[in-house]
Amino acid sequence: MKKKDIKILLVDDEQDILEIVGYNLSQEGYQIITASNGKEAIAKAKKEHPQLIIMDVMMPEMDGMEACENIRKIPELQDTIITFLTARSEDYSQVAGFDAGADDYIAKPIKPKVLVSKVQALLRRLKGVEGVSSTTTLTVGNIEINREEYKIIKDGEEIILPRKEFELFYLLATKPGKVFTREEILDKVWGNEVVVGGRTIDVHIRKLREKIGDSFFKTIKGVGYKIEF
Amino acid sequence: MKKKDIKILLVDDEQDILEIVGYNLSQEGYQIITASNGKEAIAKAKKEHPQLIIMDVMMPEMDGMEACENIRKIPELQDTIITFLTARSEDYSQVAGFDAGADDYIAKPIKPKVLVSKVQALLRRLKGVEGVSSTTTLTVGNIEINREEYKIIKDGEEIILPRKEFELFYLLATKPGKVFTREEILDKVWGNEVVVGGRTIDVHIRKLREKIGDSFFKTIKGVGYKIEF
DNA sequence: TAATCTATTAACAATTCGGTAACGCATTCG
DNA sequence: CGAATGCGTTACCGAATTGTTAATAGATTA
Repeated sequence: MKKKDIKILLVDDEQDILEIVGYNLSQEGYQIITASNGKEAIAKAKKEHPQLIIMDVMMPEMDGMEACENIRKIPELQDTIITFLTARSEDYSQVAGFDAGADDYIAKPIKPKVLVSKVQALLRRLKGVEGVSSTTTLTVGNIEINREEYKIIKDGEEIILPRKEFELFYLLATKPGKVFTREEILDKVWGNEVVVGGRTIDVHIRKLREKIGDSFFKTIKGVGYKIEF
Repeated sequence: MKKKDIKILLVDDEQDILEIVGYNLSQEGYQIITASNGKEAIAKAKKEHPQLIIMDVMMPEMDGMEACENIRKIPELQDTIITFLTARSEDYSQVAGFDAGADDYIAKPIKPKVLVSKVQALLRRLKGVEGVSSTTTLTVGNIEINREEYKIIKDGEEIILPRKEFELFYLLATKPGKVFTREEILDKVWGNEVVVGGRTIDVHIRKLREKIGDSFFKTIKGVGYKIEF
């Protein structure tokens, strides 16, 4: 989806905020829709189907929380990301919004750069529309890999892996059977600028074999490693 | 619990009120039971075990107050929420009703929208009603988190947490198992423009471990923290 | 205003992780 | 056959990360 196809609904009772935020986001190429209270927000959300809603918590008529709850009930808007704007002082509400169905919040005063990068981060979620599972858990064989929780579950047993080990395992697991060359592994797990010694990968593979099971890891001599279930 | 599993008992001697109120709530998906006086109300309450009772104060046979007191004595109905309907003029009864065991009151004349949102607010007290998110408590494992009072209840024991500690705990508890990176934590609990030293989070985690129990908090080195019940 | 409680920092301790070196073993190849 | 190559293994070190405590400034409450 292209930027110009993305609709963002801004909801705030202060015209200033709408203008500033709206300006910054439209500069970025997003389509901006505005509303000045909760009711209007719900109406426009229904009509326009925005991908993202940025909404002030405190508003006349109907506050952000309530509006959020209402919007969450609309089936067509299940995938809409809702973000609150909160004043710095009322900081408990930052966390408070989450079970009203909010995905995130942005604290006032709003810095345009922070806002834009936050919005982009939020919109990244839209790309993998396959649902949360594709980006958070991966199941191969009898092993479940949970990226969100940084652990793997093998035969019901939970194994917590250190970062590098986890990443290495995760990489191999993304394509079971595929042989990853050392070069590929270094590039993906270590990053292409880092230079590490020749035995580093081996050692990590060793640790994985130890923790997860020797049989899963195959060495293809002269080529690299692969995983098999 | 789903909306359609929620029973609401309406008690009023005026047929009109029963119809209007009943219609609006059933539109929302709730199951409606009606009664036209206090005695009938008690009988139906016993039989049907509604989660919420909305009752007129003024009624023939037995008035709302009395009925309320009676219902409060029934063990199975301890968790039932009782709300009075009162005419605006007789506001003394608003106060009076509370020590008869009422949880809230709704003033006449009744505006359907106000009523519905009030009912939803009341039902939030019931845990885990889908589509009516809880704004007051969150229960995970054997720990109940009460945001209104900034406290948690663990095994019946009440633990009061300072704001930051509470927010941090609450954040982790919104997604048990998920690893929150330090960045994420700073962003959500401290806000996106605040800069704090490197050991601040650790210290707060420490305090939580001390107060709530070491075992709940897991450190994923190089990644962040998570909570597990 | 005094007394208390919170949030944060600084300083230091403890731990863990990532990486390396050194060596062993097997296979390959000249 | 012996050297060369590539991988496996172990032990260990240094650095990065986290844990802990105490001190302090700021906020809150009595």
